[in-house]
Amino acid sequence: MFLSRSTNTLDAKGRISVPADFRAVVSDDMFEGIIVWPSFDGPYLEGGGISLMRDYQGFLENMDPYDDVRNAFERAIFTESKRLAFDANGRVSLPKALAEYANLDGQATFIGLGRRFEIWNPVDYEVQSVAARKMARENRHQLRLRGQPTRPDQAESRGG
Amino acid sequence: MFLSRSTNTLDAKGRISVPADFRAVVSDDMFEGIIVWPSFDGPYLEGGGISLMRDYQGFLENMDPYDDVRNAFERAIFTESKRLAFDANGRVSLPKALAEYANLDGQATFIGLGRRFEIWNPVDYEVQSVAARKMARENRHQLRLRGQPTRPDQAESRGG
DNA sequence: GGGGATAGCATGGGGAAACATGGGATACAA
DNA sequence: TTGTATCCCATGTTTCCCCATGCTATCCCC
Repeated sequence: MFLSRSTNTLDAKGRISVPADFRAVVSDDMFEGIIVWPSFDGPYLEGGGISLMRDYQGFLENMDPYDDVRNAFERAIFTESKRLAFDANGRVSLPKALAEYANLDGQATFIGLGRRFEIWNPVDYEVQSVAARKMARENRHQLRLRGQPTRPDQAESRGG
Repeated sequence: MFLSRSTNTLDAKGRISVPADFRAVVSDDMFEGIIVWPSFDGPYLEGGGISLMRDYQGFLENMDPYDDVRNAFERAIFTESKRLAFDANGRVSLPKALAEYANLDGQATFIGLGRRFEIWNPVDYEVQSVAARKMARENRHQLRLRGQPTRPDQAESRGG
């Protein structure tokens, strides 16, 4: 699961180190690398492992094959996605078009969002981050986990 | 389940022992360590095992994927979380940014809260603690357990 | 019940591996 | 040939892995 945030350097050759945490997340996938596409919700990139693509594929295949929305999703996600393989040091080469789409220049911020991640211009993201924390705080009462409060057959009963 | 309170040393390298009780709680998780993030409700840290994150993930995935509140929670929790693995002695390295956020210096107090825990500056927590006990006392009549009275054949007898 | 042995816990420090990054060499395409 | 993409190597920094130590709670034997 993708967690945490970190800002890395996008060098003159268009290379950027994928945070080690993120590499660990996709290390079980067949493909040693990440999939990245321009978000259709703003000037940033979205990404994940190849298994995320399979999840999207599974979801879309349950829709009507000629449904316009399905078509739109397929074009917006699959068609625009790039498969970026890690080099020996855990970097990827980010195509210019993607870097330009997200206004990346010199630095880029990877943010973990569980199943996927996003890549932002660090300054742009800082604005998002502040707004998000404010909104999260204002709506914190909605954040209620349900289900079994405790599962007595699990860890907590272990003597230690 | 995370219970009790204990204060441990945050050493010069940024390491701190996670209380043994807490380690036992997460010992059934795949990931041998804890997840910690800055609370969006005050200058302290929140944490739990990887399974807590999965619970949050399950909760959030039931919301509209591009809902602003969902987005805010994802950014406030997942993005700000760090995955801290235990070393051989049960310690974690607490990133500087997190320690600074919670005003931690030399000592930190872990407080168990059932499914989650918090990490506080010991002095700050003392203030909270007094206020919390007062409020608990004033509202003690609301503390009503429902359901089965007691099941002596379960967790509490499994000590070991 | 007392006293010693033992295992787990919290903490300190040194060294090795991993990480992020830069630069050069090589291969391929325009 | 020039531009571009990929691979390989070098390097400073950070992290984390391993060892050592004192303390405490527990157990066991007497």
